[in-house]
Amino acid sequence: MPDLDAIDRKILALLQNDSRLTMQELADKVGLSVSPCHRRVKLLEERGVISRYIATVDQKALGLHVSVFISIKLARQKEEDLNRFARAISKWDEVLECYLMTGNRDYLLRVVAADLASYETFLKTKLTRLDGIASIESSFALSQVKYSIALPV
Amino acid sequence: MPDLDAIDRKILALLQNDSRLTMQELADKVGLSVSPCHRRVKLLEERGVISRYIATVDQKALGLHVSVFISIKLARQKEEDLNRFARAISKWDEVLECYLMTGNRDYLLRVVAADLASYETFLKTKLTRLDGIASIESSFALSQVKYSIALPV
DNA sequence: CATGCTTTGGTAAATTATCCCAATATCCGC
DNA sequence: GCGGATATTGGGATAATTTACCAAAGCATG
Repeated sequence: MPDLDAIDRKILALLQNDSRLTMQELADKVGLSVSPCHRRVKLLEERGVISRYIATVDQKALGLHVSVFISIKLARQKEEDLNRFARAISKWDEVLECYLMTGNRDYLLRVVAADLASYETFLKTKLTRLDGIASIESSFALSQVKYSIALPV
Repeated sequence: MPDLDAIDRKILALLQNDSRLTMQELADKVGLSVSPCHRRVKLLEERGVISRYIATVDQKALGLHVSVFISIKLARQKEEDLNRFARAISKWDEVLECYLMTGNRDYLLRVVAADLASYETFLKTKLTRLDGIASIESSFALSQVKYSIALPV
């Protein structure tokens, strides 16, 4: 995979913040004309550097006032157990992020819910019904100080 | 603010996954013609329900192989201390997420870096130089099991 | 200095977004 | 149920944007 030059990185930085820039605007900002700029963007898409284009939705506008981080310890950590857990997690829309962590081999989940009641429903009807979970610990976010999808380029 | 009906929610669900759908495609999927579909999208934008359109970039393609969760405890938790911390955090591109947490009033940060060396540089030249930090605890992510920006609608 | 390869820039065609207006549907009081 | 007011829809015309093509310019290599 060929490396990203300075212009590619500038394109990525700009599109990570606003993918609705027209090719003309983007080209102006990176100092190219439309044609080569367009070709670079297409190439970044084909190479998978740009993976998708999405709209971001305001969490409060949807009434999702609760953000929770959940630490989970499994009873066993065989590959099969990990895979089974990952498959279950992936199906649930409330779970926005899930990471396999170092240390005591826990998972860390970020979950959103409308309120504490619906979070409780999530716990009771989904998470705690999974087999093989040794412990669950919830930490609630009081506020989102920073949230960005833009990776440093 | 008027409520979101079923079609609005369908629009949001679709655009959260792919904002490059044409109005024609989007209209077909939600069962409207182009005009009212377009008007609904514009309204969702104006009301701030749709906040932005962005491109997502592949973390590995950028060589960012390290994801770290950092728990931070401040020496004092007066509003001024919290604000000062928030301002500093917000400037750093390595910090993708930062939450003020309940409990012992800690912050939880998600930070990305190219490797352990550059993570160490981030710690030494930025985070640990902040005043008023009582303790820092890093937990490393072995793998990203799930990562989504799409809120449940 | 010439050759081959890569990247660029401009133009034209195709696609898509956007706006306007008439028609339809929905809601409310009676 | 009925009539009127309001909100929503659908189609078509126009403007904006994307996309493909080709010639020209830059760049490294021998």
